[in-house]
Amino acid sequence: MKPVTLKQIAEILDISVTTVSKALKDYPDVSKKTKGLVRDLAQTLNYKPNEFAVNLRTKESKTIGLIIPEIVHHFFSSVIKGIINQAEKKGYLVIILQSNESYDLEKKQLKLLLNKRVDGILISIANGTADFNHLEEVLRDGKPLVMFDKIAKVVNCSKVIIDDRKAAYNATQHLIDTGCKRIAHFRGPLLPQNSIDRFLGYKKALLDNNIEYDSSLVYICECGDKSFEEGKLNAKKVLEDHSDVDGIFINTDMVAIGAITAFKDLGVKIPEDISIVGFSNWFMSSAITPTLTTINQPGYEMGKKAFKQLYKELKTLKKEKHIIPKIIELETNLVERNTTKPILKN
Amino acid sequence: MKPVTLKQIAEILDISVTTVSKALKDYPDVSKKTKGLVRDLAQTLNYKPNEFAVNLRTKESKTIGLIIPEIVHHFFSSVIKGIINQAEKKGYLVIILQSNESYDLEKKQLKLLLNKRVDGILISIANGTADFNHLEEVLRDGKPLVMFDKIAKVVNCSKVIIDDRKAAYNATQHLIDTGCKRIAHFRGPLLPQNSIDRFLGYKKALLDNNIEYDSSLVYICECGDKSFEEGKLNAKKVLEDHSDVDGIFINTDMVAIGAITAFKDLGVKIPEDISIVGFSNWFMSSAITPTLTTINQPGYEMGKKAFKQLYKELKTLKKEKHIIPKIIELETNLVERNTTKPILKN
DNA sequence: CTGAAAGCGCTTACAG
DNA sequence: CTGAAAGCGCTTACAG
Repeated sequence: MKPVTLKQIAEILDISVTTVSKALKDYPDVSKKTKGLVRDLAQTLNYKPNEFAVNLRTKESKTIGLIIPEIVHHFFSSVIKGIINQAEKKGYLVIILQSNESYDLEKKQLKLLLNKRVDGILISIANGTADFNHLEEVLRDGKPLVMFDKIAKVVNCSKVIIDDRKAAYNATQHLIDTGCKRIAHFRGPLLPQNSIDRFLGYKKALLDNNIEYDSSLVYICECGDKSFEEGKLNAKKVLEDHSDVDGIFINTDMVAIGAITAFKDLGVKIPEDISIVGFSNWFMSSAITPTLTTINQPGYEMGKKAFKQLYKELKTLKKEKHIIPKIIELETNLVERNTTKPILKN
Repeated sequence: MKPVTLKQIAEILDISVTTVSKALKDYPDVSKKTKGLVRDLAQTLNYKPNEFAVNLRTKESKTIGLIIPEIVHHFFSSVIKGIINQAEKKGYLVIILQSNESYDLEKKQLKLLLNKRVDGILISIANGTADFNHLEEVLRDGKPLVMFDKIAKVVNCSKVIIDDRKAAYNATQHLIDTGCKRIAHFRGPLLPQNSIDRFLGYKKALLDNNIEYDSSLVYICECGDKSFEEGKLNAKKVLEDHSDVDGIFINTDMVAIGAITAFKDLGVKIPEDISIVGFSNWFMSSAITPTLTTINQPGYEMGKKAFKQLYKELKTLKKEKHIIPKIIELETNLVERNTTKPILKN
């Protein structure tokens, strides 16, 4: 019941703890015979090195921390999967915390992880986060920090992102190319960089096509638990406010699916009356009727890349070298489905 | 850059390490003055106790391990959320691993966690797991183990479950009560206990209502990434094989939604031609048209209860008392929506 | 109220 | 090829 220690093995074999330790780690300066003896006994006794002692000596825990705004979310859970799969391959374990989009919680959790002495931190910041001192703190602690998806531009660490502005531009351009003239936008909250960038991409596409930007066509969604309901609600509002709208670029697929549901109930034909482009390529977007045209956002890939970058920095740090922050941008692409019309020939 | 230690604080204040340690932990036998001095300095130096050393002394890591078959899954991600929220409240951190429904991976990961010396383990076992020695090993190690949702009956540990058989019975009974006479079942894989239990509940409901059980009406789904597609496929098969089927009880909502999609494409009217009851009450089931009648399976609650039980056992163990395994059964309920007809009056 | 000392279980530089 | 010793940074029983 009580765990076996090196000392016990040493006593049984009547050799030193040093030799046992070396034998188990296959040091070249231990005889084959001794190694065999030690290994066999370790096996029979089911010896497991005490990680706490190892950590204390080596000053690393082979554990990283991950803070994410919301776990029950298809995009984020894909990212998590990418991270832990990759981490496991490299011998790292991942502690996961959920900030619930709250700045206070995020701050507290970051402290928790730092106290726990994880080797590095992966984070996607909360919508509520506008002050970044807690993130700088990680860097001051000398720990690698990699942000992904929801990042803070001003923090000088590595980041794995997509070009939200470009993706949104393409989404909007697609609506224009398929004949839409009066295009609304359901955007995300005001603070997070990606909902700002998606909004700016939308706006730029309009301007580049000589379509006047009308702020009354922009609707805000919190994009929390209620995304689906918000989509329904905003869909109804658009119809009331602007009977001439013929296309909508929507911040996330979940909201888009809410909107589609409402439009179907109200007898609005998609894409004939109103075309819709979503964002994220959640698998339900190919399941709903009509299937949703959307921007494919590679979650699993993003998680994988984020861990890989953190791992690189972990190794750089071990060599006592300086970390040079890197911005990694993943490609997105438009997936054409049935909520938009075919592209007009000209 | 290098972390501050108790020793450094002691040297600066010219007192002993012992006193510093005690002052920080608010021992009653340290003078107020000393306490103040120590705390202030600790604060300015941004002292953080070295958890590795603390772990080594206290023999606990305040960390638990969680193994789950699949993270990108609404039910499981809800469970995770319940677990980590509850754990955080009690000062525990959670390391999450994904078994990918593979026995080999699950076994390897369990070993990993045991080596890491987590204080306890929470697990939902893989579909591929038929041998339970790796689970017994946890118990032999003297570590608390709590299983949830997908459990192994023979392992003598605490379990948090729902009564799958009863829930499936109720689902099937509802189909019968709403007038269905020829009821098919899309079941899960052969091995896991819950898909067996759901099947048995289905069968029993038929028998209790004097409806003959016909094995050709039972279709198997892997219920992995392809659930949605499997639902579509099986829906088509049912129509080909049995034109007289008027109701289907389906193992999971995702598969059910696939089936609904296929039926709509094929012009089958739901619930007029075929009624459907799903399982899990995934939020999409209230978003799809028609909204899906289903069994509500409380994921978040299950996670919360599972951690609470583990926490209790952790405390029991600290008191050197023996753990008495407990089976905790959560209530499920049928959520009536539009894929079933109103209940017949008689 | 304060502190010297032992010890948690390992690793590794050093001596022989 | 083997081992004594120091040390990682803390906690706690014990002495004064």
